[in-house]
Order: sequence, then structure tokens, then C-alpha cells
Amino acid sequence: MAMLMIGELARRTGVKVNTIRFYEDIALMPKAARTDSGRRTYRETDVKRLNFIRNGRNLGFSTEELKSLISLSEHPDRDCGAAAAIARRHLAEIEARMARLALLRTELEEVAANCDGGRMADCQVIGAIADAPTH
Amino acid sequence: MAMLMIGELARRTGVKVNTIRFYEDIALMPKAARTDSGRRTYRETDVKRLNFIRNGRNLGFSTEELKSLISLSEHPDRDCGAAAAIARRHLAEIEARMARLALLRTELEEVAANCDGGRMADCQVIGAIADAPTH
DNA sequence: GTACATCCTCCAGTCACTGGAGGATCAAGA
DNA sequence: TCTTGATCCTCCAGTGACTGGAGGATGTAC
Repeated sequence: MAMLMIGELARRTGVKVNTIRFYEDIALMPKAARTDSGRRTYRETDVKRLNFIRNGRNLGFSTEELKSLISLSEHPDRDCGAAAAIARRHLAEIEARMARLALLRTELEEVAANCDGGRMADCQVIGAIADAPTH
Repeated sequence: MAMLMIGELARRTGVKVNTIRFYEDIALMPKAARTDSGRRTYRETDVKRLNFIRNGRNLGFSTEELKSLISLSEHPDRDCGAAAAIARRHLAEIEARMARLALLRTELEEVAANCDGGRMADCQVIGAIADAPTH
């Protein structure tokens, strides 16, 4: 089983070198083994874990959520309800964000629509923001 | 015309005291006049400006965008096309974010749907994230 | 006089990185 | 053996938009 240097791990996963080191700092990745001269070395399990992390981040999970999910997955005999709960909570957040953005878009469309390039003094954009509904 | 202390300005606009000071630091609000003992004082124009800022932030404009909009609005004879451009660019960003979130929701629904509380070893959530499509 | 609210400045923390300085190590070629 | 260039190391500052707190000064009401 070949050892990888951090640059090779970065290439294989698409995660930047600095980011991998950062993940080690916050304990999202385990402390890497080192060569005699102090360079980090990695194995296939690290490639898998980092891919999991990258995918999770792409799905919008926070690093803390990913820590929980990884820690859960390391106890194969436990109940997986906790993992499902994290995913569902996350989904609810996304739905809330989408709803908020949809509202925002409607308001902004009104703001943006009414400007036809007159003088600033009559600018609908400024006026619309000044009078925007309070949230 | 009455002078306001920072706490009263905060109460009137719903913007926190610390945040008002922060806005002054980044020059989104002008440097406030001070009393002899060094306390900030505000006038009605500051209430209006801060309301504009709060509304703009609620609409998702960045502080830099708001600086531009305010600076534009201080030149009433200029063309308002620049203000409209900021609003339209912002709208486009929001639409892009919404599209991205919609994709994400679909993927997450799949992740979350398949878990019925079995053992972690068979957990669909973990598996689905591990195999998530690469972006 | 004293209690309490409010104000001040300065600083650290949030989240998830990113980029760079300054220096060590490694492999390959001349 | 020497040098070049790539890669690695640690440490630190910056991003955006605040938030919260320490420690101390000031203002007001009783």
C-alpha cells in the first residue's frame, strides 16, 4: 500500500494542500503520520475520508456536521437515526434558505425593474431600498 | 432638531450598538459627531441612512454595494444606470444561488429519504454522501 | 453619595478557508 | 558534487459582517 504525500492527496481529491492541513488542525482529518523529516504521509483510507468530506461540503454540510457523521459512521453497531436527523435538519435549513431567497428575489425584481436610466434624484432603486419592507 | 445617542439610534433602527460602531469603522456610516465627553451623537439624517442600510442588508446587498449606492445617491444629477446595474447584478447572483440550492435540495432529499433507523453500518446517509456526485 | 444605565475603546471569536513569507527537504540532471 | 526547481514545513494575516465581552469613564435619578 503506497504512501502519499500531501500534494498527491490534494491532486486525487481536489482539495487544496492548505485546506487539508486546515482540516487536520480542526480535527476533521486525523493527525497525519510523518516521515523522518516531518512530511505528512497518507493512505487510501485518507483518500476516502477526504472524498467523503469534500462531497459533504459540496452538499452544504458544515465541518461540525461532518465530524458528527464521521464519528457516527465509526460505530457501525449504533442506530443510524442520528445520522438521518442531521441530514433532515440540514434539508430543512436549505428549504428555509430557499424560501427566503425567493421572497428576496421578488422584492429585488421590483427594485431593479423600475429604472430606465434617468437622474439619480429620481432613482427607483434607491427609493425602493429606502422603503423596503422591514423583516 | 434633537440629538440622539447611539443607544437611541439603535432602538429606532433595530441595528445593534456594536454594529453601528462597526459601520462607522468601515465607513458605511459617516464619522459621528461627538459630545465633549466623546459620546457619539446622531441626527435624523443618520436615522434615514441607517434605515437604508438595514433595508439594503435585508435585501442581501453587501456593505460595499451599499457604499456604492449611497455614494451614487449623493450625486442627484448623475445617471442612475449605475445603481440599476448594481441591483441587476445582485439579482442575477440571487438567481444563481437559488438554482444551486435547488440542485442541492434534490440531492439531499435522496440522502435523507432512505434512512429508516437501521444500523450505522447500512446507513444510507453515510453511503450517499460518500458517493455524492462531484461538482 | 450611590446605584445603575449607558457610553467608550480595544480585542477575540465566528466559519471555512486562502494566500503568502521564510525556510527546509528532496529528486534529478550537469 | 553542485545546483535547480518542486514540494514540503510552520506561522500568520486576511476574508465578510458582524457579535460579545473586558475594563473603564460618564451621565442620571434618587
